[in-house]
Amino acid sequence: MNPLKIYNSLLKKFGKQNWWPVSAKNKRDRQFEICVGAILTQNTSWRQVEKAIKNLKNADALNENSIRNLDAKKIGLLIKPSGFYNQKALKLKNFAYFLEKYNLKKLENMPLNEVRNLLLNVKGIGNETCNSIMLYALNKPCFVIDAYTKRIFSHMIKKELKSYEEWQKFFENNLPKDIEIYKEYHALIVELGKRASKDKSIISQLF
DNA sequence: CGCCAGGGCCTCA
DNA sequence: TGAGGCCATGGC
Repeated sequence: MNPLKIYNSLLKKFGKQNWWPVSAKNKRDRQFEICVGAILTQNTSWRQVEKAIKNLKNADALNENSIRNLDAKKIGLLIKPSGFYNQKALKLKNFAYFLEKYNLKKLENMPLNEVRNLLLNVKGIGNETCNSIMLYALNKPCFVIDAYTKRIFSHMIKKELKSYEEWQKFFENNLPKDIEIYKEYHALIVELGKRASKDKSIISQLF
């Protein structure tokens, strides 16, 4: 089982995915939008997240200050399409308050493990959301593991990987330490997972 | 109609 | 530490 080989065949089959999709223009706004998207997409399809983000934008609320100042009820209403909206409204506020202390520029310049510990201490940010923010918003070499990854790879990896970190390290130890590959690979796995739910044979075609 | 999405928290062993 | 319940909308 060679992860890089699989990456190349996925890339060839599906083409570049160019994650993370964002609409904001300047860098900090784009980073913030990625973080918001990472929280909103928890166990939710991206289509629904796009609606929620559009609502936030139309309400001029897709920024740290608005998230901090609006009450959770109001935010919940805006992000309703993304599901779990009461919880996610609180998560967004937790994160926005966290950024008051450690802003995106500061986080970007901190060592990877330090940022990871800080993010994981924010209530509402777990392993996957944390890694997505690290990789796609802060540009740090941190491989994202999601449910698709475990589902697709669990039966063809020899040793049994249990914890999130074991999964993450398996990929990081068997791939070149290349941020672009990390970004593209996770996106390709998600694409594979989506297609596999419609057509099971697509996985066996690849390996 | 039931299943499931680009998870995470809390509780209880 | 790990399994199970809970959060909730919308596509198919």
